[in-house]
Amino acid sequence: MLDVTVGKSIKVAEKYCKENDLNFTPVRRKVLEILLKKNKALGAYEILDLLRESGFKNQPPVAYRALDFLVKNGFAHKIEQLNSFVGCMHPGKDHSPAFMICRNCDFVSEEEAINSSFSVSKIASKAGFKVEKAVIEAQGLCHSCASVA
Amino acid sequence: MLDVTVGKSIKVAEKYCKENDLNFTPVRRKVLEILLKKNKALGAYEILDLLRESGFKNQPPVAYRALDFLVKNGFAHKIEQLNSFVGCMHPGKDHSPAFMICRNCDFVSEEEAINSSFSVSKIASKAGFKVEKAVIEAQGLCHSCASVA
DNA sequence: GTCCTCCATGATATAACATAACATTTGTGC
DNA sequence: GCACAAATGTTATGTTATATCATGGAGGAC
Repeated sequence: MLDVTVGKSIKVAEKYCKENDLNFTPVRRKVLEILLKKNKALGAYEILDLLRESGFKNQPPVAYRALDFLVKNGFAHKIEQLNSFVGCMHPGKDHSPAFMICRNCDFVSEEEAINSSFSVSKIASKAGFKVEKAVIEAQGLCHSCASVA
Repeated sequence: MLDVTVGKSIKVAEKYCKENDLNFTPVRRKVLEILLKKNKALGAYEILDLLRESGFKNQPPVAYRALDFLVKNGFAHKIEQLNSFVGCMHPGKDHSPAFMICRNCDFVSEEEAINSSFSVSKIASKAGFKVEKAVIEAQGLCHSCASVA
């Protein structure tokens, strides 16, 4: 992601935290910055390595705690199929993300999936189920990998 | 799941394997039976324990291999959010499952989600993405847990 | 100001999930 | 019998995630 865009996203997070009485600490900021800059799905231990390079402590809980915070507050998402994390592309906005994971290049793109989510909720309510969170992840080929293949 | 139903599902799998030249070996059959009987999401190591109780070998690869086979051929599904597995409720049928995971009792119900899947594919193609597989998992409260709460 | 509480972080250890790699067995076609 | 493929046995290790308890630091009550 472009540095300007990263900076903007960080600012959005900062503002949101201020308004909601959340503590946007250095390690949390750094992890978000790492995720946004890399612009791809990163495992907790990869993040940990990058944290160490920036002078932070590098025991697993350091990364997991920061990631918990970011995910809980909507600044990052966990990609369940990869056991890894991405920075949120639409921070601050209430959204229903769906992720497109390229099995070839590992690129992950985040799309708005309000209709899919709605459809899931409908299915759920027919089954007597109350949805709190929906995970939608598609696996396949991104445009550039598909055209090469 | 009722024993009769389990038996029926096993028979469907057996038939499918015969027709498609797949080897429905004892350990594969046993794992499917375990998943169907328990009728809930089980981790690989839980399955492993149950295998041992039935006299099978119990190193991790034993469970993972059988699970790979079952998932690949549509007899079971992996629940990504739980790192665990469930028997398929609609074996043999081509389907687009969505899973409803109760965060209270861990019950997982499998629903047909053809509309949601379609919607995901539409989003994907707008993003230039070719979907090969869609994971749809909702987290929330099942009917009975919701009514107790 | 000091004490208390809350939240975040530091640190150690271990739990839980998953696979690599190679040996052995078993069934099938020739 | 022998070659081959598929499945299983076996050992070891890699990867992901959390429990637990100690320490530190900011802000409020008194």
